[in-house]
Amino acid sequence: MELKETEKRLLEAVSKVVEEEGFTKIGINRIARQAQCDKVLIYRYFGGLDGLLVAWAKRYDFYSFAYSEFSNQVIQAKSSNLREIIKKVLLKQLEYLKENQLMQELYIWELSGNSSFRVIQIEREKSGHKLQQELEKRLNGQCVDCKFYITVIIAAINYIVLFTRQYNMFNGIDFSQSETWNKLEKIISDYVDMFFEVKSNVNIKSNKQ
Amino acid sequence: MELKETEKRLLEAVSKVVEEEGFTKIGINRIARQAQCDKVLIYRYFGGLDGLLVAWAKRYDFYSFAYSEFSNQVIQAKSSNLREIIKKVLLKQLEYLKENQLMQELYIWELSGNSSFRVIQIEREKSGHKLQQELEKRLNGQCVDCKFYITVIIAAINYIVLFTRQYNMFNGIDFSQSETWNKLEKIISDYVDMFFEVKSNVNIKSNKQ
DNA sequence: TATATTTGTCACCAAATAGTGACACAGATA
DNA sequence: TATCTGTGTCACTATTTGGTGACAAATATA
Repeated sequence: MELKETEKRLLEAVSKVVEEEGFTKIGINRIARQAQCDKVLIYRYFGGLDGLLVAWAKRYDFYSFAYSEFSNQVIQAKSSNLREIIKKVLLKQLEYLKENQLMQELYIWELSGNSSFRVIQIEREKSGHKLQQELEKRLNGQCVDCKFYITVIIAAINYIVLFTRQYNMFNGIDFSQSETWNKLEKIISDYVDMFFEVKSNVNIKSNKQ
Repeated sequence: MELKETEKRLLEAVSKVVEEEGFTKIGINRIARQAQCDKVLIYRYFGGLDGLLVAWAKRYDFYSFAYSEFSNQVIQAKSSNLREIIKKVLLKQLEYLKENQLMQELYIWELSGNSSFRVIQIEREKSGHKLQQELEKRLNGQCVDCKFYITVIIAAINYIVLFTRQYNMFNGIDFSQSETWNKLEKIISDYVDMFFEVKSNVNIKSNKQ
């Protein structure tokens, strides 16, 4: 189904307001002003602010987009070197989030517990779960706790990006320097190597590689 | 200098509003209502909302409190088993943040980029840096990248706690179950073991232990 | 042609927001 | 006694917020 001109304008207005003022400032009036249309149309077309936000998140669909990109990498790649795939996926997540300001706002919004996003969260979780399952299939029980190890890294990536968006220093480290980010990538890569080696040594003695 | 009765009431009102409604709802009127005093007193005593918030954060001083507790553990402990100290510090951070709802709100507030908290952030960073330096002194160049490895774990802890405050599932893992948290503790502990072993093997061949 | 329905404009509401000026009353100081 | 200063109350502004009902024009349908 095609979107009306005004609906598109409203959805774009959401992006603009979020980009310019952050998610805290979001409101019916503010968005209507940005879209240069009457706020009553938000109620008519989307049933209110919550409906508009859900429609917005679904349309731009950051979550699925991000995860599907990762999934593709996982699925396409030959299962030969799973370790490298995981590294790629994690570093891609870092790069993607770091560059995508709108997605950062969305993540913080999500953390702040806005009720509108419960619905979105379920969708997001599905995408995430699909990726996890795909990974697990490949791992084939090799690395039982992989899921956890990876999740910890993803959480770290998210937090560091969100935090350093506002502040240069985190935990005594200066993230305003690009070398720090290179270092971080190396650390992530190292961590993957570590749990891969430790775990695979324990669980399957010797591997093909 | 002693605090006036009304000033105390105002500071406590901030805590209550944050606890009950989260940081997004904070405002002059809302706080004055909670403290049952006139909002004009906020302007008189603190120069406005920002001043009040800064005073609040300084008084309750979560950051320094948390970090000083950690520092004490690091300083008191004999340097014999540094690895265990780091584990303790990290697990303590997890436990502390998980239990302290007010601190969670503060962290999210911080992430959201409220301008009032730039000042606080500098104080916080000092405490964090002190701990890092203490650690580095003990490490004595043994583990060059320790700082980074630890920072990644801390970031992960923060994100997971903040996220699961709102949602049960993160990345396909169900954090509503207490076993999951036990597992997480184990994973963190494992990670510390990993980078300790890998790094110390590389950098100093054989260790006392 | 006549009748609905969609699409949008406008005026209004009650409530909440941040912020200010005036004033009343206390206790301390001259 | 008279004055000054800290403390608090009250009333008022202007703006913004979310939300609703009435109405005009355009479009589609009969």
